[in-house]
Formats: sequence, structure tokens, C-alpha cells
Amino acid sequence: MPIKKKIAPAAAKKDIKKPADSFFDSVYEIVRLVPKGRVTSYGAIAAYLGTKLSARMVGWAMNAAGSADPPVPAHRVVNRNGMLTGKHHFPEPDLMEKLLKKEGIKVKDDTIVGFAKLFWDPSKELL
DNA sequence: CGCCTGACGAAAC
DNA sequence: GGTTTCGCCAGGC
Repeated sequence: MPIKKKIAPAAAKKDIKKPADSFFDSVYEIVRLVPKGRVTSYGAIAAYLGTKLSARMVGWAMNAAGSADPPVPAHRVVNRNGMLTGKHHFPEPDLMEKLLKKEGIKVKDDTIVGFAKLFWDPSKELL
């Protein structure tokens, strides 16, 4: 490995839209594949992508999800505890549980009720 | 080019 | 058993 890869070319881009070719896009796809009324965890997505060692990166990707097109249902992604940790990042803190409740998911105290039941594992269900 | 941050997770104390 | 800290990787400034 010749030292670092230096600055990225960033020239041969693809089309316009979707400037992120990184695993960010992969994360978006996974989240979009989550069935309605189901939820998944950052760790599950991370494990599917191979970055299980850093579930943080998944949450990071979601940060850009707000700019992703089509919009990613980030409200279906919660932490391993089933807690809506990312609700504070939504345009409206109540929007997240609001959407979840609308899909039939019960949210109590910022935590998904029956999370274990509603848990959707990409590497398992998406097999 | 380098340091800091960050929507988690698991180990340590 | 609860709380705290470290570790992970990648992006932003």
C-alpha cells in the first residue's frame, strides 16, 4: 500500500444526483428495503455491509439520508435497544414515532414496543 | 493533510 | 446490574 490514497479524484463523477457512491448508498437501500411496520438496527445494517465493527458509520450515513433521494425511512432504523435515538435529528422530534405509530408500531418512552418481534434483519430476511 | 466529530455497540469497572 | 469509557470508520472543516 503506497502510503495514502492522496486526495480523491472526485472528477469522474457519475451523473448528477447521488453524489455519494460510498456505502452510504448501500445503507439507504437497506433501509428502503425494510418492510412497512418493521424496524431494524444500525448494527444489523452495519453487519450486512461488513462494517459491523462500526455501527456508528451507519448512523452517519443516515445523517445524509435527509438529503438522499428518494428519502430514506430513517424512522425505521433504531439502535440495538430499540430506542429512537435518532429522533432528535429529524426535522421534528415527534415525526419519527409519529410515522412509526402510523405504520402500526407502538412507541413507548422513545422505545419501540415489541422491538424483538418487529426486528428486521437484512442478512436474514433479505437473504 | 491532519484533527475532531458522530443517529452505536460492547467491554470494562 | 448500572454506569462509564473505549473502539470502530469515514466524512467534514
